[in-house]
Amino acid sequence: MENHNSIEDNVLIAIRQMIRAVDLRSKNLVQKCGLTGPQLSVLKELAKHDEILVGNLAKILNLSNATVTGILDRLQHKQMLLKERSQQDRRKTFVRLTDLGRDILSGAPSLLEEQFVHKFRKLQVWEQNLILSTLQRVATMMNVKEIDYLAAEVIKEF
Amino acid sequence: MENHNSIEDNVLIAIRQMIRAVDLRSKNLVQKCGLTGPQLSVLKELAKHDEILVGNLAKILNLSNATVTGILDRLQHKQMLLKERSQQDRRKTFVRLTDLGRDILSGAPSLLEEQFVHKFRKLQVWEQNLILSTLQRVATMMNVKEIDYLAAEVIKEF
DNA sequence: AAAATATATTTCGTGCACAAAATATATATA
DNA sequence: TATATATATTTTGTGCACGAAATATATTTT
Repeated sequence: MENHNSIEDNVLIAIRQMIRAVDLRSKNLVQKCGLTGPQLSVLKELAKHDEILVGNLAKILNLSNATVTGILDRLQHKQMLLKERSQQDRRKTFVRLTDLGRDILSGAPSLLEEQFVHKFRKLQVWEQNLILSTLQRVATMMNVKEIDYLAAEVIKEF
Repeated sequence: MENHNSIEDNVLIAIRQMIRAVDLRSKNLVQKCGLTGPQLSVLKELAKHDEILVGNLAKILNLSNATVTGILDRLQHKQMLLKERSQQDRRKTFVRLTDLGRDILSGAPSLLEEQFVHKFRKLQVWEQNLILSTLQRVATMMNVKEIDYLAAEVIKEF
């Protein structure tokens, strides 16, 4: 009946709290702009490219193709993007933002809670960097393959 | 077309990597012991109590009642727990582990990757604590309500 | 006692997230 | 040319995760 949490248990608890915060933010975004967190991430990435392949998008965002396909379907349904089969290689599908997508994106709030961003920006730069490097270190220790992504790899697909 | 990520963007990327690692671990656990991460968390918590209310379980695990109900359904289907309506107050439902549930739990692997645990344990204690406190700090900054849970609150329900 | 309010849980609907299988196409090999 | 292999995407099936609504019960107020 004792509640003896090891330090690793507490690490996991803290990570779970972050996961929950990201999820709650995503649900909150739906109220604010009609887009979920993952949808907003996809739009943001699309805005960086004139057009991009589904698979490259998945690599950049560190998500499976299946997941990205689902998100793209919902965004396409909302008229925020277009999909177009490549003429050269009909296995490939290019995705591009519509003007509507670009408009909505420009008015959309930040993926992180404003409150977090505000608190974070008040920290000293060295402290911000210490936090970032600790998070990156933990992520790496958790055996997450680095986002094995180079701009060159994507660009050569065009 | 530039790839200018702010430090906050990178914070979010690191958090996403952790989220993904936790999810992949969960899927890996299914192969190893037939239980997902959330299911294992629930079993672990159940093992700490003779019996516990659904709602208290949700509070401790920082999940919604709806989510916990789903997990409990799947575990009950696997014969790992029992649910019983309280006689005093028939709105309340007590949950308790079966012997099977306790057995499976005792043979189950850690929620965190063995590799992570191994690397983490090799660190100096002060370093472990620094990592933990940074994670907790970020979680707090992300406006996650602390697990507003006191043992007394649960015990008084009995 | 009846109505209003509060509490506990479940159901419903939506959206990720994945692996594995299916589909479609392209390229290399026989 | 036919067959095998590789590549790109979508479909299918499972399991979280949530809020809102529904259900059931208990308690308080009128």
